[in-house]
Amino acid sequence: MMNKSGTRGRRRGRPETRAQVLEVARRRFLADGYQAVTLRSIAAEAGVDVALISYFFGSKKGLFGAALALSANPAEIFLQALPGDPASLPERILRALVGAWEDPAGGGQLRVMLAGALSDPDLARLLREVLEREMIDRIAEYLGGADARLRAGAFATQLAGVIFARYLLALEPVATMTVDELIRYLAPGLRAALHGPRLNRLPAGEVRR
Amino acid sequence: MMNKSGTRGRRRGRPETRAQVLEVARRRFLADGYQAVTLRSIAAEAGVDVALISYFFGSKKGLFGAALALSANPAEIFLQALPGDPASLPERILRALVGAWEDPAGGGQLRVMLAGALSDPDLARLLREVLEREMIDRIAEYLGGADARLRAGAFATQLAGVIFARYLLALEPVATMTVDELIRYLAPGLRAALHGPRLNRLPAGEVRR
DNA sequence: CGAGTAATTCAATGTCGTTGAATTGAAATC
DNA sequence: GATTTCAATTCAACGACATTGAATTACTCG
Repeated sequence: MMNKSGTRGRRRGRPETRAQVLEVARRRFLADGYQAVTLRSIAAEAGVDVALISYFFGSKKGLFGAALALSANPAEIFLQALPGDPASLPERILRALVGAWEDPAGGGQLRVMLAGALSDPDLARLLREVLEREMIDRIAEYLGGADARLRAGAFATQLAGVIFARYLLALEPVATMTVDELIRYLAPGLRAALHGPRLNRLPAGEVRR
Repeated sequence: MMNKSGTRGRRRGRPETRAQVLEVARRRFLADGYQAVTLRSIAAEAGVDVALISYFFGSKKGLFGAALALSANPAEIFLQALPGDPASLPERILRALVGAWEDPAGGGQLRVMLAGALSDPDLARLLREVLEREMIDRIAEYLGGADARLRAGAFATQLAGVIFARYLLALEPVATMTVDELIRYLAPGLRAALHGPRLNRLPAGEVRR
């Protein structure tokens, strides 16, 4: 980096500029989010003209996609928390979830990925497919039984609620609860989802499928 | 509207321009989302100069907040479902939630509003404050008791999960479940949140505060 | 009537992402 | 080895954006 000496044209040797831009972009996007980061600031930090980024990646969205494609580590966390006693699965998963999101190293990745995915339909579809395949299906497989997928869905819905309320929205009091408080107040609901609805609680006219 | 005749200065009569701008802004924001809508387009549609909007509302965020304040308040839906038998509160609230989001008239509006709010930190803060004040505090007040706010938080978290999984992400199987299925599989967890953790379920080393 | 204030437009500013042209180096072709 | 071709790079400009300051007109209160 630190070229930008005003000299036009191609640089000497084989250029690694593209990779440098990508690395700067990835760090900045994960640190400050998509909107807040400007192409010009990335270009300046990478010692490069702004136009070069458009030349390489076509657009700001293209750069964002390329930067995220580098290290996309989706919900692998859940798989590691899955094996073990089903009774303590809510606690294990909640701890894994909080640990992943509050890890200083990779925590911001998830937030930025989600925020970006919600604004772009294509990214949203991609994320949805990953979550269904890697999370819901695995949980359903772990649970077993007739309505395993529905129970897994209810389970995942509550986890999504934690992510949404605590990390995306920072809603109080969820945002500042300790992990133990989270477990104490949310684990019962998660357990209820795992067990599924009781048969004698069916609403009138409903048939168990 | 339809002034913009080039004549400077105040208009004749008592001006209702502010309300018109607000109405246009609300419709456009709900239709296309925060990012996509430009102040200039709102100004043009309202027959007004762009600068007038900044004069009235300070900034684009201010306009969004003002438009949001008079829009169909999502928290108001919960308030209407709140009074009644506590045992059936989860069912009432789930029906109200689904009804509000799947109402053809105002259905996608809430979604766009949320997506817009999540992309900008200031807008997210605005939404957060509304939800805390209008939703969590009301539920806590309804519940009563020592840890009412924590239980309300757990309750709201699960509702946030429904919104996130079913409407924002369209995650299967939650997205295509019927209302009755949603109730059957999620109401137990919501009831558990309302009741709070059982005392004999405290993790080792934990003390009830 | 006169002073103050509210509403309104105009013009300017600075930032943003993107585009086209010019320049330079490297690789391919003859 | 010279020439053509292509990739990388900067520069300059464009149009759109939100915001701000100044000018202009109308209303309100004494």
